[in-house]
Amino acid sequence: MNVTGHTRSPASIRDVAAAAGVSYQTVSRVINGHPSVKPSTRERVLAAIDELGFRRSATALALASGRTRAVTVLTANTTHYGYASILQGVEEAARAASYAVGISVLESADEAAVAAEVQRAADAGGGLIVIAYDPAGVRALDAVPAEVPVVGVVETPASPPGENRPWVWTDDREAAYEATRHLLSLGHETVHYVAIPSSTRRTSARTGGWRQALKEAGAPQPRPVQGSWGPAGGHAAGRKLAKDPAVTAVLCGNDDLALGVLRALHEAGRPVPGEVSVAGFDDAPHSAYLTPSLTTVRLDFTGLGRSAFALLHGVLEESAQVAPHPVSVPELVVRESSGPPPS
Amino acid sequence: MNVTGHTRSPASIRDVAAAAGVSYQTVSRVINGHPSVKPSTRERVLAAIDELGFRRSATALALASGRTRAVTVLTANTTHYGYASILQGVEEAARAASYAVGISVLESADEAAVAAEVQRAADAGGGLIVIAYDPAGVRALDAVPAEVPVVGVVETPASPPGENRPWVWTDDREAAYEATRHLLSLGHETVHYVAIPSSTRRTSARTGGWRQALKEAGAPQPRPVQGSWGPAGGHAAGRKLAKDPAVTAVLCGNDDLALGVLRALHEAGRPVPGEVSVAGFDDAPHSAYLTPSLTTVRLDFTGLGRSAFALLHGVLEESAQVAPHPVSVPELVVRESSGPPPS
DNA sequence: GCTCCTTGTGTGACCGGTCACATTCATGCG
DNA sequence: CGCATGAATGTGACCGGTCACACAAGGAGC
Repeated sequence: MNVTGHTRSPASIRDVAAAAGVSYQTVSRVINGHPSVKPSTRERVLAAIDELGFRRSATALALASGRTRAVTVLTANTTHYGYASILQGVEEAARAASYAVGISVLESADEAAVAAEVQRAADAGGGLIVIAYDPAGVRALDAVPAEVPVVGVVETPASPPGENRPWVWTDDREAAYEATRHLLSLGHETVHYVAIPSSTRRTSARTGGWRQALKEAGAPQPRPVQGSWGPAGGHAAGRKLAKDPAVTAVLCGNDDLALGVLRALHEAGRPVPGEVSVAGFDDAPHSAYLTPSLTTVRLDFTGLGRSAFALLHGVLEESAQVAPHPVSVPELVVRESSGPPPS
Repeated sequence: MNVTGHTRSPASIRDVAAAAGVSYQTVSRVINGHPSVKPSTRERVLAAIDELGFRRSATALALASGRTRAVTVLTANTTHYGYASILQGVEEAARAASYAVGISVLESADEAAVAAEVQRAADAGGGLIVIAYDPAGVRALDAVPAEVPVVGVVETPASPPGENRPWVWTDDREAAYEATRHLLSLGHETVHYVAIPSSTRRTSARTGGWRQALKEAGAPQPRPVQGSWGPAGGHAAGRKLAKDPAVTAVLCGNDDLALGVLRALHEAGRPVPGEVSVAGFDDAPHSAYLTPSLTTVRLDFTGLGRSAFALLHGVLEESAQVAPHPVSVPELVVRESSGPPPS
């Protein structure tokens, strides 16, 4: 209750010890739930803790024991839906485990800048979660010193981080495959693809899944159109595609890109889905409310973030509740933007 | 270079001191740029630092000196555009100042839950930035203990936090006023309003600005429709408004809400802007690419985040670069979704 | 009765830095 | 020449916890 008033500098365990008439070590035992403390003593200590408003200093704990109970998320972006959702998932899980969450943004993909940022993040102590969906993130994952515990959120298990480190992923390849199959099954001769910037030199998982579906169907394989992350990139790509009357189906690397494509098609006077079908990726919250509403593939980013934390938590504490990977299955959501090709 | 190999536990200043043949205090002086160190000594120490790969422990620094060089952002949400952008601004500014950024989400607006979360955030040391645009945030701001440095990001300067604490804000009132005036100037008899959940018992700043514009114009003042934060809430509100043929102009508390309203109007067969004009709030990245593209008011959330950090930074270090409040002016962006009423 | 183990508690060192003060040596100046 | 002054460096305590170990009291086993 701290009726006594002025709590200048917050009480330390020695203050509590003095108030309870025990040694500081006994106080430490009480706050750590050590078994061999006489109940009456424990009671007294707890009373003192309550009265003095004692709160154990996270800093001192970290210094003395090495346990930091903190994770830092390294990411190139915090506003895009997928990234923000992963972050949210990490935060949820971390909060449940009483971990602090730090965030560190990779502003530039420049090698040196990334390395510096990784260093800063590592200095914060605790573990790292690196979102490696883009070049900056991939570089960051590579730059993490070997002794720092880290979990990567990667695009695909086919491109594992350099060393033997844990990572989580959504099955983007499968998701892209599904979406492409859907469009083909509607009768489209082929499906064009507007890509997000690739995280690797090689083709991305999404591109791979798309290509595989085309191949299996024996459909022509057009060159992917390079987009960016946002609607502006989609718009630019869409303008090119809109000019080609042969284009009847477009798969986009994410929903923002799809939005830009939708807009470009509208401006070009090509109705969706009457003339052209469009599908997105991620199922962002607004996609269901667009006109036409967007066919897309839903990915469980929040769950991905939770898994990433769980994994890291297991590495940091040997109380390794390494929950079996509940890799969620991507789910195709069919809406108005996809339909049969014009006859 | 650390050619010697195995850096087991990271080097401490005493290790560096031993390697350089000086005392640990001298090492401390070097890393802190203290003037009275002989250049030749400094040189030697720096060489040792480099060789051992020494990095000063943030934890030890925090414990010994009290300076934490960290801020924690308390927010009810991380995915909505406005919130995410504020966070991004904070992070940018913090990174530039070599501060670590923590994030802590208020999952529930429940009094006790909020208090617990605030405590956890305060324990992390450093300062707090509370985004108080919603009930949970407002409660959090109230719950911050007096001795903890905090800056609030509030809806309006007219409702200051309880005590005498610094805060930043966007001029939401002015922004809503502008947007409403715009719609009225097009010839609409009045403007309906779909509100975001209010942060206070009293009417929000946005609601206030809207109302004032109506009043000055002598227009009828319809009851605001209560929305939520996302498109789903806008959709529900839009369905009600669509039924009323008298409704020709709708202002929405944010762009997501506007998206839902747009969709509802479309479903009801009421063309925008032919029959109904719609305006949003925030200028989210996708708003420019909607069909019809959305008239909205752009607010500089990123700048707001930067200001919040700058202010907090000033409080934390007396090197108070309390940059003069560069409160950005909200900017009306007129696009396709607003036009004259049907004649 | 003595050792031995268990339970409950206290002591000192330590984590990796900072801070206040002491010390040494070379100067400047009366 | 003696002493105050300042530059350059070292020493010990401290921040608020934890850890390893010592120690006293009480009961079981011989």
